Amino acid sequence: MRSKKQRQKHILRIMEGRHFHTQQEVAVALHESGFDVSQSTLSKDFKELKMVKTTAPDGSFKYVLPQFLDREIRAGSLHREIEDFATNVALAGQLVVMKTESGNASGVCETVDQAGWSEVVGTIAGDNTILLICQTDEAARRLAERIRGIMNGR
Amino acid sequence: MRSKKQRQKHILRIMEGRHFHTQQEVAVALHESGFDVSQSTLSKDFKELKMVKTTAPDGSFKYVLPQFLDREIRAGSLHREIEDFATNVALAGQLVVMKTESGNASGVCETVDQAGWSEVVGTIAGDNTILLICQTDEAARRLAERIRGIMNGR
DNA sequence: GTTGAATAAAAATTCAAA
DNA sequence: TTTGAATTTTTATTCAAC
Repeated sequence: MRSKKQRQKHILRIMEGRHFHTQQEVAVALHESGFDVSQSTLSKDFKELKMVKTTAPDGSFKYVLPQFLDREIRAGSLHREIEDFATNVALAGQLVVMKTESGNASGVCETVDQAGWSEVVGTIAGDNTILLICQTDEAARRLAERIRGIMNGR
Repeated sequence: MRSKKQRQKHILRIMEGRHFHTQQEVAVALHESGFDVSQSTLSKDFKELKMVKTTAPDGSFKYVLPQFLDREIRAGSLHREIEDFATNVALAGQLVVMKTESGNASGVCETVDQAGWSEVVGTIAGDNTILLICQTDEAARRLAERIRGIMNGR
């Protein structure tokens, strides 16, 4: 049975264990497993599988499934956003007040939301101010410290 | 000041608000903001920013920052892995025992690890069996139910 | 609906210049 | 180190066949 379904399953299998830089590389590996497939079809498979091309730490490209987009890469990207746009962090009880460059609060706020930090129970963004609401004063302190760490490049 | 740093900040800014399908599209938008930049340079910028090309729900491609790779897409991809390879789930006190197609336990296990489910405190994978260790029997029950839901396509 | 050959389109790299 | 023109490489689409 060499259905599309089977082939795509096999793509998932081989791409767990190995890194591939191009679709052509994958085509070759599939060929070795008895799946003859053109780059054209592979491009369609990758689209259906929502495969993502990402930059490895060494600067090369590799394809991964979205759930394997490294935490590190996500974190690094998040850090850069905060480094670039956050200008100040202040504590006010259970609230953390972030200042950003004018017009960038909502962008930074979205990023903070995506981060999924456990201290944060809610956020509001204005033009250059973000309010991060925490459960407790202690949580707010931890959060503020975390953000300061990022702003100071770690 | 039109340094690379400035340009990359501006890329982050405009890409928060809008979806771009190609680097060329971004180049045009940048041009309108007074940043003249070639596709060549943009390709290098995207690499440094670790920008990722992803498939939108409507089937088109768009570039996003890694932290914005939709939860939905990550979840969908994770679901497919489990649908494709998991064959059975059983409860044993605080343990959940997953069976997979032969040879695929470690792949599925990695995916489960990436999912970051709060019930799971530890995992071990053999060849076709995964042990998911939970804090309590109750947590294990919830987890098993969750996995069964995914296996049944929902 | 699925496929691949041919093609178009897009992206990555090279390299020379600044 | 940064840049872009030219080029190569890779990827997406088209289209005809199945």
